[in-house]
Amino acid sequence: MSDNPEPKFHRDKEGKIKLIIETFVRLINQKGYTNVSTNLVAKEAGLSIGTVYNYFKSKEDILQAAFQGTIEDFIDFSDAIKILTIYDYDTTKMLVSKFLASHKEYYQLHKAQDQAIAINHDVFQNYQKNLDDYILAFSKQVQLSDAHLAKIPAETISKAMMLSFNLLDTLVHQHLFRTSNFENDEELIEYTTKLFIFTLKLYLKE
Amino acid sequence: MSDNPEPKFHRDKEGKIKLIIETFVRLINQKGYTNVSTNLVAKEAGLSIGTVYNYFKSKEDILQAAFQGTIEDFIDFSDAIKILTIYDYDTTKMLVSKFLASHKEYYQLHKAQDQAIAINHDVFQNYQKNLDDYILAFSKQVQLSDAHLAKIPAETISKAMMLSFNLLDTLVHQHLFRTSNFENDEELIEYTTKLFIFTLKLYLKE
Amino acid sequence: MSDNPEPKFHRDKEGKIKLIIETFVRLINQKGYTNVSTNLVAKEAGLSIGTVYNYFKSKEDILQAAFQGTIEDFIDFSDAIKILTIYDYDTTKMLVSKFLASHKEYYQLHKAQDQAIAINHDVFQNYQKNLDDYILAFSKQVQLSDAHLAKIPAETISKAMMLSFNLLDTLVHQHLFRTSNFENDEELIEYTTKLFIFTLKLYLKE
Amino acid sequence: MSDNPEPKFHRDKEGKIKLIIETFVRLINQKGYTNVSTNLVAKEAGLSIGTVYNYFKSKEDILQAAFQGTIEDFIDFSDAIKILTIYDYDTTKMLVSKFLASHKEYYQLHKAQDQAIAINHDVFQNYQKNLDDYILAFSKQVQLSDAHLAKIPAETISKAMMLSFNLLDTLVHQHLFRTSNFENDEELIEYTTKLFIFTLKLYLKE
DNA sequence: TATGAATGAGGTTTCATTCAT
DNA sequence: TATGAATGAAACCTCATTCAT
Repeated sequence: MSDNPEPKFHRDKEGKIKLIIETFVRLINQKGYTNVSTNLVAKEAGLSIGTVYNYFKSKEDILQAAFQGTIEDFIDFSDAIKILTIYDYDTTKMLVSKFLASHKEYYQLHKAQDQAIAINHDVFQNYQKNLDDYILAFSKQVQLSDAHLAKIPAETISKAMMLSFNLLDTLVHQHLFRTSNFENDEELIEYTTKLFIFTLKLYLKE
Repeated sequence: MSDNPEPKFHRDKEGKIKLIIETFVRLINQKGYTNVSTNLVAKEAGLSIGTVYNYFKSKEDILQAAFQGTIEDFIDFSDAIKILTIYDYDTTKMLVSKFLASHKEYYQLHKAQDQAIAINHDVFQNYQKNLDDYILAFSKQVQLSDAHLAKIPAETISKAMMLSFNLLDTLVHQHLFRTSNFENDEELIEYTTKLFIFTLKLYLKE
Repeated sequence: MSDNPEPKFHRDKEGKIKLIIETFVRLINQKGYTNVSTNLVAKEAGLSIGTVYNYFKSKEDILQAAFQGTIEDFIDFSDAIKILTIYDYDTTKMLVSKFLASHKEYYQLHKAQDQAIAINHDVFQNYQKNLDDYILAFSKQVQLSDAHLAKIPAETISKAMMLSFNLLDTLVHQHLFRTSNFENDEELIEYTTKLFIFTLKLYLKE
Repeated sequence: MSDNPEPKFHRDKEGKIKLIIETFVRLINQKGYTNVSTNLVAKEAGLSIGTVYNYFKSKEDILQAAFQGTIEDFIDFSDAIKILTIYDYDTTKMLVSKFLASHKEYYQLHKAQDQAIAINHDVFQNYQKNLDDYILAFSKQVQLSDAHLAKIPAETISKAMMLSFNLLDTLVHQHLFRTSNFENDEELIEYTTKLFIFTLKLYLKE
């Protein structure tokens, strides 16, 4: 712990903030949200509790901050278009696979998020708003790149994407954090892919 | 326990247990699980803290107890058969509607459950096991009543029911406790009904 | 526990008192004094807590009662005389052995006693007074039976007996309940026997 | 820890730890271990309960800490050698006197120790281990200083010292905390001195 | 800017005892 | 006499937050 070969951020504000958030998320994953105290975060991060409170004005603040980096690019345009126009099974499956893999890689963060939302729904508002904005912006971008999609009302595309994304999200959460009804990941992926496409068709084809 | 022939004197044991659970659930709904103390439960229920601990050996125990009443008969045989054999849309929709209505009526309990699972997954184990057992038993019963279903392997039916039920559950939870992407309940119900049937077909038709 | 083949005392006061004390002592041995509650005693004894408080007005009262039967005859006259007059090694050794064996057999009671004394010294007063009386009476009896001893002042004999008995008691307690410095019981017994005789000689021979 | 060159600001950490232990021991002496709450300790020490738990992670921890200061140098080499080689009565008596005096001076601590051992034997383990180590180390030192003793096996000396020390300890405890059979301290001291020497001879002379 | 000692309200739980039945 | 539901003070301990240094 003390011979951690990572004295990268010392004296720099950015690095400390990052360190606090990372430590916070890591500890939540290890011990559960309610068992992580700010004092512990400080200790594990090798900082004083005073320093933590210099950068974050409350525990909830750290939680909020921990959600910011969450929304990443998980799909590129060409894939999105293939999925939205021809409902390409393989591309969709790949998307679902990547999403699951990402959730597994950042298991801690997503689990912490799950807990945080249950405990403090307000914390979720920000995240959801960011997500809405992201998807709206993305769908607009997609429409600019494809003639067929351009004819569909923007809100329809946005709605379809939102629903299918939420479905994906909720099924993966269910699988990872609650109960899985599937034998293996492959089965989950296939099932989710089918429902994902089903959802898109439902909203885009009429 | 309820037909125990000894109402001799003591002031209504059953009623008190129920009162504690109800108070607990009500408060959780108002303030969130971690913000509800056992002392507050006692106070709000008009009981002493000692009495609460006479009936429940820990806070977690109250939570456990609150889950027991959760799994109720939400479907009858003839409906189940209609859904499983001819995938009847209206019957399924009615089922989904009833499920949503039930969740809204017992909004507090289900929200508490959502929170509790995120915080303490162990509490969930019991519930999930009960649910598994319930569905397995139900699927066996259904097979006894229908010649066509009798030919399908029991575990296939059970799996299909489990998946569709979990889908229903997860979509309703998402809608009520996280974010809704739907304009109104009707839209949610229709969407969920379609996915529900889609899931059943996926597993039963092959 | 319920099929205990011992419905001996039911309806009789004496039996219930005995049952309560025995249960109390047994539980103390199992869980330590501070971890035994009156409610638990009642439960384990198959009685209601109300009944326990009908017979004992407080927890301390039970403790007091538990000490009454403690002082037993652990030596007979002829042995005592052999020890007090010719300091017979083998007889003394036998006495020490018996004392140790008795402490091991009633380990629970003596351990409970040890704890009780540490926690509530008052409880000990009674016991010690009884012991003093017992030894005084015994030494008088002994003097009536032996011409040589009759010439020694009663209080000298009594003192010698008291000291050697306390030495025996304290060494056995040390061995059983604290730390033993001996390889085995035999070594303890021999050491104690020698000190016991040494003490007697010290006070009787001058 | 005490020569740590950082008296920069904070209000005397060392002093507070000492204060907590002293207060704890004083209160135990007045009211008995089980009747002393950590809150009371804090109040009486003029500290907040949080401060107490900053320095000790549990009530038992305070108890443990209170034992550390117990094993002190109660004998010097030249005295030890006089006692171990020529069984010098006066030197031994002085040792016993000093031991008794020390127990009387720190009456509270030793009484607390007595109680603590009876209630929680684990707490005692540490103390006993430290004592064993101390005596072993001491006996080795003694052998280095005396040609005669050097010829005796180290474990024989160690055993003899251990036994006689425990005898001393147990007799003084019996006298102070349980029942005294002695008219005055002088009588106890003489009796104990004789048994102490008797024990040493028993193990060293053969 | 960094520190970390100090705070104390509040959390969960226990248990000796009472008293209505 | 027997019951056992009810009591509630008090126990141990946590932790977000502050502020003097």
